[in-house]
Amino acid sequence: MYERKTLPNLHCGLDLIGEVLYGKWKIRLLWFINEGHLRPSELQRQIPDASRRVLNIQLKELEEHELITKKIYPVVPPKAEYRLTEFGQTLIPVISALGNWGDENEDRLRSVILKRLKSKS
Amino acid sequence: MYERKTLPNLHCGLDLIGEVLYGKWKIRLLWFINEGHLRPSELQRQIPDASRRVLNIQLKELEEHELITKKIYPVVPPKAEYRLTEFGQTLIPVISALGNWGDENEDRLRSVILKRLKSKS
DNA sequence: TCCTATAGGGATAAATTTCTCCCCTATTGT
DNA sequence: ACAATAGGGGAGAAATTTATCCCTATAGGA
Repeated sequence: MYERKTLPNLHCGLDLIGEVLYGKWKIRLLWFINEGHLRPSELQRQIPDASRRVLNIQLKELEEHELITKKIYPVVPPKAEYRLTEFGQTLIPVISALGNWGDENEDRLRSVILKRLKSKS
Repeated sequence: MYERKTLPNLHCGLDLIGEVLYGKWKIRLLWFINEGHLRPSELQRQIPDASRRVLNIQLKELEEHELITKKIYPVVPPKAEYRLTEFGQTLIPVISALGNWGDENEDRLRSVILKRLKSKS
C-alpha cells in the first residue's frame, strides 16, 4: 500500500473535513449509502465510472474515519453491507448543501467548466 | 501546462461542484478572499503551507470558473486583487456548512484521522 | 550596492491518487 | 466443464496534483 510522506494539515475545520471527504468518490459513496444502496455491488452500479478497486479503498477509509460501518455476512456468495454511523449521518445535511448548490447552478457550472476545458485543448 | 487525458463527469450537482472546488487549497482561497484578504501575498500568508505556484494556479482556475475576478493594478511594485463574483458569493454558505461541521467535530475528527495515520506507519 | 517585497511563469521533480490487470473463494445455473 | 456472481486484494502503470527551483522587473530601505 502507498505510504504518506507528508503529514496533512489539521488546523481548522476545513482541514479536518477535507481530510475525510477528499477522495474522488467518497461523497457519492456516503450519499448512496444514505439512500439505501448498502452493498458494494450496488454502489459500484451507482458509480460505474469508478473502478471497483478504488471504491473498496475509499470505503475502507470512510470506515476507518468512522463515518460508515461494514458488516460482513459469512455466506456464499459473499455479502457485505455498509451503513452510516451516527457520526456519518451528521454529514448528510452538509453533502445536501453541496449537491443542492450544484443542482441549482447546474447550467452555469456545466457551461464554465466546459468552456475552460475547451480553451485548454 | 498539464493537459487532461480523461474527461470529468458532469452528471449531477455533486459532480459539478466537485469540479470547481476540487483542489487542495481552493475552498480556503474562496474563504479568505471572502474574509477580505484580497491580494496574492496576503493569501499566501494566510495559507503558508501552500506553495506560491499552486495558489496562483488554483486562483486562475477559480477565475476561469467565474467564482472570483482578478484586478491587476499597473503599478510598481505590482499589485493585484481578487474578489468573489456574485456567483462565488453564493458558495460561501456552503463552505460555511463544511467548516462548521469540521469545527463542531474537531476533536473527534482529529482523533480518527491521527489514529488511522498511525496505523499505517 | 545588496536585500526585500510584489506578482508571475517555465521546467521539472516528487507526491499522491486512480486505474488496469490478474488472482482467489465458493455456489448456482447452463 | 465453464461462465457468472459476490467480495476482496496485490503489483504496477498511468494520470493528476502539488512542490521546488530558477528567472523576470522595479522601488525603497539599510
